[in-house]
Formats: sequence, structure tokens, C-alpha cells
Amino acid sequence: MVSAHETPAKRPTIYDVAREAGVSHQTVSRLLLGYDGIRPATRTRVEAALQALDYRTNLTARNLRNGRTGMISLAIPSLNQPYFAELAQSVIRAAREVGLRVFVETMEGDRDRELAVLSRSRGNLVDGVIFAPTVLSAGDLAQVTVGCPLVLLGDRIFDSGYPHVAMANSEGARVAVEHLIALGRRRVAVIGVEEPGNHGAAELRFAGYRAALDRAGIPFDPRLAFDGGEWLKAGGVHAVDQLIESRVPFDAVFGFNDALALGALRGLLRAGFSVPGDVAVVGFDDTEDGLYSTPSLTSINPGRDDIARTAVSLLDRAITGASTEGDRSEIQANFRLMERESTATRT
Amino acid sequence: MVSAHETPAKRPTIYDVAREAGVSHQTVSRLLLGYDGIRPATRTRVEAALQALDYRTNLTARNLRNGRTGMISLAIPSLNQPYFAELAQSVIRAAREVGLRVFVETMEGDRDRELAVLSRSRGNLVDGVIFAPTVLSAGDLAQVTVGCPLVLLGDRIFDSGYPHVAMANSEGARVAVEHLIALGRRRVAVIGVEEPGNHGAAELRFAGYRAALDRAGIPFDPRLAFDGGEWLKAGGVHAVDQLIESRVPFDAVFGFNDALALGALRGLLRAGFSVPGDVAVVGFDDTEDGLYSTPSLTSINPGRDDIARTAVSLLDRAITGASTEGDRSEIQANFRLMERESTATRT
DNA sequence: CTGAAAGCGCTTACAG
DNA sequence: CTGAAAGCGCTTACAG
Repeated sequence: MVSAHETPAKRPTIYDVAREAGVSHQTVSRLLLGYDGIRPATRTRVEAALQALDYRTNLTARNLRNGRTGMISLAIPSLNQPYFAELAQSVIRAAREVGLRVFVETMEGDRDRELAVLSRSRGNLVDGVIFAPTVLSAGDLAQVTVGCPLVLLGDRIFDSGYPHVAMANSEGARVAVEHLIALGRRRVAVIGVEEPGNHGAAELRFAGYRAALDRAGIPFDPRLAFDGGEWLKAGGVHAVDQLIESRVPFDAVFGFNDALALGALRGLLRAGFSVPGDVAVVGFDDTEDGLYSTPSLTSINPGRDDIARTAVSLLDRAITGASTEGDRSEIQANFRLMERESTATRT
Repeated sequence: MVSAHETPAKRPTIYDVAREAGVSHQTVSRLLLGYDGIRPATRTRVEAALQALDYRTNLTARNLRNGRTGMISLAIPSLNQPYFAELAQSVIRAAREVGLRVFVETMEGDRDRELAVLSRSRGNLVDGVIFAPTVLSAGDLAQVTVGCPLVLLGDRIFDSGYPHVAMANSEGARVAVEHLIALGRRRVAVIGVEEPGNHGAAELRFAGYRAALDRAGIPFDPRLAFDGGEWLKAGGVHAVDQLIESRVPFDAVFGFNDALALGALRGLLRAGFSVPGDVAVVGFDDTEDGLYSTPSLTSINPGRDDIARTAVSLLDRAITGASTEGDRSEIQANFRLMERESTATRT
């Protein structure tokens, strides 16, 4: 039965508290806001009234008055992608520390929903938005009026004028592939490649892959490059299945994210390959699931916590109107290669 | 440079729009709310003004007036746990469909933060809360005044009077273990066991485990029961390491969630066991990562989408004051055994 | 140290 | 079909 917990007919206001305590409502407000200069006797009376009525501030009213809400939006593709789930957790934590609460908006790769987040933002109760687009371009962004401070995440939009926290995509990818090459691998398949011109992480990571090959004097073999679909595990499995079927020789796989790499790992093991014996595998993102696969997955740690903290801090400064003069608006987090079993020299 | 995107000094209000259009602000409000009975000529003028000023409704003001915000809280342990990340995604999606936006509050197993979610809820801008406690008990819940509709998730608190969506923990666990027994396994280790008296999923799943053994006439061997820490993958690895070291014979492992089971899988493979050849492994939750492990993980699908949808719908009904008469307040989602390679008869 | 007044931007009866 | 008024619950100068 729900009846035991009916919502009370009416919540007490500061006027109710004031009446109960025999003071004016401003006095109640001042006490609530922690102003000092309230006579002890008055304070006691008000506090008793607060207690008696079980008063809670109506934050909507406070927000209307203050013109701020203490809420921000985090707009990401989906919490079903481990990287974004972990990123969201980091953002929520960082936001907490500066007194902000986080709406999670999942746009699921839908163009209209990405646009909606931005265009609704002004009225939509939030003081700011952290936005990780997957389909919108710099041009799209220039079209809409964003009604509040915005911080961009990810690798689709650079130099938009908005603060932007990016990963070291290209360098990270290069280091990942150089690591494979240092192991003696020269036939490195790559999964997650997208059509050129489709800007974003795919392009940058591919550039890093190419750079590593070039430096080692290894020619690029397009038969080793695969589409990754939506960069989910299923895409990794699919790519590796194709690769195996093609009979093109290969001795390593670089997945553009951990999901692709773990999918690839899955496909390879199922097909009877040994990893890293026959094929070494590297991912990108350093999500938790790569730690516990067998073999565990070598990956590029893109500095997720750093990214979250930086994004929140940039947004917070923009919201509070702190001088953003000294802030660079294009920031790149530090990355690290995490060596694990999938590229171990001996199994 | 951020300067290109300064926040405009002042947002236009309906008064500004009204002045621009030469009507009263109520007319603007009515048009915005889609009321009909506005003369076409007037409508045109107002719409032009709306456009010209790039007006967006101030939702804080609307909410103050309406006494509702269209926002709910989803209070869960952490998005770093795949089960909760996927659940959050499902809740966000279900909420979207009924026009609600979701705050994700992560309590990270902290008692004070669990309490805070409830006690702040009244003032805290949300119309309702979906709450998945990990430490609060029914007694704690009875202590606090929850200021808004509440729906409980999970398996710590039953019969509190609040609507509650639970899993078929005990039955699901029983079916999982019966599945192992049907494979001929009789030495089923179990990971995630907690002290008796600590109510919740652990207790219920353990009961299911015991029931399966009992029905098969297999005596319970306490040397096969392991603590699971926080039910993360690391806990599964740790438990299996202990198990192996103990030299107690076993031929199957039941992890109380997929993270534990995947950790166990990892530990077993690393130690040279074959799965399912030497040891069959079953989990609970059916998260995405179990689909792509090698071997893929047999698990209990607890009906996550169902749970999310039901919880949102119960909350929405409570918020809108729809008759909750016919609603049962204790609901149990349907589960399904998902058979995969980790319990396949032949590898 | 405390009270009277105004206003944040909206919506909703109430007139006309 | 449209306008004048009141009020949602706060906070902040301004008096006293």
C-alpha cells in the first residue's frame, strides 16, 4: 500500500516558519543562508520552528531568484558504452566537488537529439553543458545559439571557440602501434576506420596508426583496415571474422577502442588463434573490462579522470564568470600506454 | 578564445516578446502553451517576435509556478558497475518516453549519501526518486521523511510501503545452479556470499543456491562459499585464487553477479583451468561484457529493461497522482537463463 | 539586529 | 479573443 506515504498536501514555506517562530520571513531566510548577525534567542526560536515543520528549502524558488540552478548537463552517446559510463561517473564525481549536480542526457548517436541538447539548453534549467557529440560538426555548432556555457569533449569539433578537452588520439594511437611494432609485428590490422572526411577520433587514431607504420617503414595495406560500426564489441568480432576469412596474413590487431579490441579478442580466440602468441591485440580507452579479459588487454589510457575534472572545472569557471582569460580553450589530456597480457612478449 | 560566445547579458522574457509584438504577456504565454483561440494575425506577430528575440522559456519560473519540475533522481551505487550503467541507460530511456529527465546520483556505497538523497529529495528539484540502496535498511527508510514519490529498486528493502521493483533473485539463482547441476557438476563454488543478516541480493541468491543443492541432494560445503567484496571483477579473481590455493575440489563457479563471475573466469583461465571443461561458470545480471568474454558467460537475465520501465511507470503514476489503487507495490521482474559457452556441454 | 517592499519569469483564473 | 491582477517561494537591497 502506498497510502502510508502520501505526499503531504502542502510543503511549509519560510512564511510558515516565520509565523511559527514569530519573526519575519526574511529572518528565516537569513538564517537559512547562514548569515550571521541573528540574535541567539531569535535563532533558537527559528531553528525550533524549522525543525517542527520539517522545512526544506524550495530550490526552484531559490533558483528563480538567483538565476542559477547548480545543475549541468552531461550529453553523451550512451551509458551502455563502458567508456562513457566511466566518464560519466568521473564527471559526476568532479561536479559534486564543486557543488554541481549532473543530468545525464544520452543522445544515442541521433542528430536531432544532439541538436536538441544544445538548443534547449538555454531554457533547460542547467547552468552549463558538457557535450560529447558523435554526429554534429563544427558547422552545425556554429548554427545554433547555445544559451549557456558549453564545454566540448571528444574529437569531432576543434577550434570552435568553445573550451574543448580532447584526448591525445593521434599520439596515443601511434604509441599503441609502435608498441606492436616493437614486439616484431609488422602486419597490424586496424579496426574502427571510418570514411575520410568524417572527422573525429577515428580519423585521428588512424593518422596515428599510419604514422607508426611510416616511421617503421612498413607499407600500409588497406586489406588490414576495417570499419568498426558503432565501436561496440560486436563490431570487433565482425571485423576479425572478415579478416580471418580474407586469409590476408596478420599478426596484430589495433582496435580504435577497447570494445572493438575486446570484440576482436573474442573473435580471435573463438577462431583458435592464440593471443598474443599468434596475434597481439591493443585497444584504446583503458576501460575496466580490458583489465579482466583473458588475456588482459593492452590499451591506451586517455586520462579519463583528468578529462572529466578539467571539463567540469572549465565549465564551472565559465558559469561563475571567473576570468577565463588565462584558460586555454583547447586542452589535450595526457595519455599512457598500459601494457598487459594481450601484447606480452611471452604468454 | 571564449569571447565569441559570451553568455548574453540578459535573456528575453515573455514581457520582452509581448512588447515587441505589441500584445500582453499573457497572450505570449498562451501561445507558448499551445492554447488555441488566438487570432491568426496576433499569432503571426507573436511568433515573429519570439523568433526575433530567440526566446526560450525559463523553465525554472515555469516550474515554480507549476509546482513540478519534470525531473527525477536515479540514485544508484556507481556507473562504474556495468549493471548499474546499463540500468541507468534503460531508466533514462524509459523516462524520456514519459517526458521526464534524469539526475544520476551515485552514492558509492556511502551511508550518508544514501540518506542525503532521500532527505534532500523534498527540496531538491525533483518530482520523484528511483532509489537503489546498498546500505540503507528498511528501518533507516522509516526514519526519514521522503518529500516526494519514491520507488525502490533492488533487494535490500521489502514491504516498506513504497512501490518496489525487485528481481527474482532466489529463483534466478536456483535456476542458475540447477543448470550447473544438470551438467553433472556437484562441487559448485559460490562467490559473493555475505554475512547472514545483511539483507539483500546476496542473501536471496545464496538461498537460491542452497535450494538447488538441496533439491539435488548435494550437501553444502562451506569451503566453497566466498565473500565477494564489492561485487567487482577484482573480487571474483581474488575468490578464485583463494579457492584454487585451498585445493578444495570444485567443478563449477556461481558468481552472484557477472562481474564476480567474469573475475572468476579470469582467475581460472590464468591459473590454467579450462572453462567449461574443468570448471563451468555462471553469473547473474546478463551485462554486455559477459557476451564477449571467452568463453562467453552463461548468466541470469534479470529483466533489466522491464525493471527500468516498471520503475519509471510506477513513479510517474505516483507523481501525476494517477490512481495507484490497482498498482501492486511489490513487483518482481521475470528472469531468464542465458546459456552461453561457459557452461556448454562441449567446448 | 529585524521588518516592509520589490522582483526573479512564469501561469491561471477573472473580467471584458 | 485579449488584458489587468495575483501569486508560486525565495533573496536582496533598503530602512529603521
